[in-house]
Amino acid sequence: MDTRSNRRQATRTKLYEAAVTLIAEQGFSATTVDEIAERAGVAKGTVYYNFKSKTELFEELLRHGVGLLTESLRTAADGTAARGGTRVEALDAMIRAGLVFIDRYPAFTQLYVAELWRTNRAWQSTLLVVRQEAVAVVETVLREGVAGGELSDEIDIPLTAAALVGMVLVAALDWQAFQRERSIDDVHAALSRLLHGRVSGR
Amino acid sequence: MDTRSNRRQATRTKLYEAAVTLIAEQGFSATTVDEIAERAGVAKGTVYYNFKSKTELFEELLRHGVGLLTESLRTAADGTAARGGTRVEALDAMIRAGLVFIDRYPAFTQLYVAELWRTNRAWQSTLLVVRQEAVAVVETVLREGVAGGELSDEIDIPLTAAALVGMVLVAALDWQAFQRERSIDDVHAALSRLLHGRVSGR
DNA sequence: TATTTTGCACTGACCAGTCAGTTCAATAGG
DNA sequence: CCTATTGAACTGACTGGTCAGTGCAAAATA
Repeated sequence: MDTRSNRRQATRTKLYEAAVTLIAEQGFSATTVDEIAERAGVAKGTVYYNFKSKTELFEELLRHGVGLLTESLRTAADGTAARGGTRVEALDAMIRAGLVFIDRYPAFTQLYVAELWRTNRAWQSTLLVVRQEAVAVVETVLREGVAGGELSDEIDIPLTAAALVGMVLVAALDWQAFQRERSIDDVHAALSRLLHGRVSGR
Repeated sequence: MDTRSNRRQATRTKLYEAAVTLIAEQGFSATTVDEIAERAGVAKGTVYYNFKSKTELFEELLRHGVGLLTESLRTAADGTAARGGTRVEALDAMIRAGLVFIDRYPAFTQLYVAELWRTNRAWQSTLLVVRQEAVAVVETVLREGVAGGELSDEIDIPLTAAALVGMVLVAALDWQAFQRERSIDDVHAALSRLLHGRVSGR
């Protein structure tokens, strides 16, 4: 059967799950391969049977995680478009999707933010690619909104996209770390209000 | 006389500067005390003469850096108030001050963001205190704006403050890391536009 | 003189990566 | 069916190297 490859895949997944939590908590260098193996319930040798090195395990983990995020953002945007929604509604849906993602994978988000702006690290190029994928989804929606006259043509698309992503990322991490009692709807409402410019004025 | 403590202070500052760059690039655990000493142009023994441990050096560095940031935000807010400006103008001035700070101390910002949401680390409690100081400055201005009727009383102050800080932080880091060619005015304009709700509509 | 810095050797803990050996599901042969 | 064989998957003790922190005598600085 393909019980073989199923088994391998299961082992890899266990390793991802163990690594993401530990690295989010402690950072890459402070996390030992022994710890990862132990938490995954696997021998150290198995880590090296499945991955070339500690760094490679981490890079694959990054690719895997950002893949999930990008997919979920895109689904949100496409879904809105299919229902004939506006571009602003699409942005709102993407904020929601981002929050849901972070709620489900808080450790991954933490780790991603912690590593994203570091320079001179082995996985720098991987991160660059992977970041661009995610930001591009937002940029596309902004561009469509400007083209359709729904958004001001004076906005700076790359900078605005980065700011929006940052707003969601940081607000969500803060929510997870310091304001756990809030519901996802509270957070969504606060961010949505900023997006719609309903902060100043009453 | 006073030259004594000046000399010590100068050594400490050299160590802060060396450590902040290295730790921002590589992370805390991947940075060795030997490297820090070498980059500061100081003997390893001097590090331990001035700081109890590597961790203590790092914690003092955090306190020092966030102190500078908080002070600069507060100055911006107070300056606006003194000139009789509105609260929205104060927020705008704080965005500017944040950008100037990050432009001057990019390494510190990077390191702060990388560590802020980690749990289970030695300096977690230091960070919590230090974060609250910075966010509190923003919250105060928001609260005053709501009280004066200038901002909607429906905004969620803690969440909005976190989102604003995040927006600035991430946009600025992205600017430094991926969009270096942009001027500080470009970045400020993009963020200001979001704050004023001048994104949707034309 | 008192404080601060230097230079350097040393220790003990820790850790990434290796490798010889074990387990076991799948398959082939009788 | 049942047993033997194969090789992918996994194991964990071991190695070579790294690094935080120490100790201390000598030198520089004020």
